[in-house]
Amino acid sequence: MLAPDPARRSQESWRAILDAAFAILDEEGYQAVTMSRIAARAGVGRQTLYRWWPSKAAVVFEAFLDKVNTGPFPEEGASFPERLRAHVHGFLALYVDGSGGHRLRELIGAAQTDPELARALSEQWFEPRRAPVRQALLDAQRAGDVRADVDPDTALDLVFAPLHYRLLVSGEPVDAAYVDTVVDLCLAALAS
Amino acid sequence: MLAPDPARRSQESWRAILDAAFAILDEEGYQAVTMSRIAARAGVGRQTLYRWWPSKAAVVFEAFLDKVNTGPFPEEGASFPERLRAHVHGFLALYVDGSGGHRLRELIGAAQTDPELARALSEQWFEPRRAPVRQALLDAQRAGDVRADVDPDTALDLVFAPLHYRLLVSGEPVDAAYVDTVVDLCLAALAS
DNA sequence: CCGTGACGAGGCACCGTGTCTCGTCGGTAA
DNA sequence: TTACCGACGAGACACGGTGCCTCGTCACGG
Repeated sequence: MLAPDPARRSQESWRAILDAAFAILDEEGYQAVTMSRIAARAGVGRQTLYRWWPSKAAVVFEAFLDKVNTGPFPEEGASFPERLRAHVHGFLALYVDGSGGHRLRELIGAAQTDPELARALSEQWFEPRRAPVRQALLDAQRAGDVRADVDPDTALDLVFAPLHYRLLVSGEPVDAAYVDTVVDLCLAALAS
Repeated sequence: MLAPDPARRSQESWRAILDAAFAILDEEGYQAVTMSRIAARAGVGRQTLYRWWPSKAAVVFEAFLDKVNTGPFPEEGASFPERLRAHVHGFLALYVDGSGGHRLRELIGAAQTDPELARALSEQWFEPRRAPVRQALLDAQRAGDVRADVDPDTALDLVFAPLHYRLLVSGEPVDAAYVDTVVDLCLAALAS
């Protein structure tokens, strides 16, 4: 997401910019974030932002990752239903309760007209979260605990999609009861 | 989505504005649409747009509905699996093959920072499409064809969400094979 | 026949973007 | 120590989109 040599960047300015960008995002939303406001709040020249990031979306996404991209990811060893449920509840905590996590919705919205941001979101946010669940599913398929005649990524969609659908499309609340029901239904669909 | 008396509107200007807005949307995407360009292409004063619509999003959405909101909706009488599959394939045809339907993705994106647009989308686009499927599901639950211990709207999400997830989030292709698999999995999850 | 109100057209202030130019300052090499 | 180099903060600038306002025109209805 950045072209020149990052080693040349002033660490103080870099820190101040990410903090300022995330603060404005968290307090007032994605629309309220502008390059000028980030620079002013960070006590930084605007040219510094344009030097290291190609767009507002790039700055905000890096700030978002810097603050929200937290673990811990659920541990190994448990059964597939337990691992699946733990991961989904981790998602829920991040999106609904987590500081700033609810702003992901606006970032996904911006990505609909920004292919670069869409790619960054896919690679640096979604895929790292799908990967461990995919691994758990493949383990369960090999062990015969779930049916093996379904494409793993389609099965993953079945679990991940409803959360994001409510988040982005229907606006209905996403809570523990909802995701538990979704997990139950998915497990029923995948029963061998 | 409009405040003054629509009867006073010039029908010619109204038609020209919707045509121009949809043409720009279809040809160049949501970002390329501006109030100035709509007015210029429609041969209309910009004040006319601001008189009848509160924002660019409102004009574009009305133009989108005007062009894309087509039937026919699948007929009654068939079995629940058949009705479900028909509706989902209708969605697919509208989103992927339909003229301009793929621009819905950008409208949903804009709705993430535009509560008014989000409400309009929910009421005038999504709910009219969920309603017949909900009815089919309720019929099937009453007839004992699918389990009745699941909230209908949660069950609906299970079918609708994966399409929109791929459209908005993962970017993976949505085709007939995918939606057929999703329908199969949902039917398995809901089997009584 | 005259008033009302929407119309097309154009002007205006405001804001955000992205580029450019200053003068300054710290780190590096001669 | 001194001279250089490049990033830095700050500000000016052109450009484009928004939303409001004001013209003069024109069709409709009382």
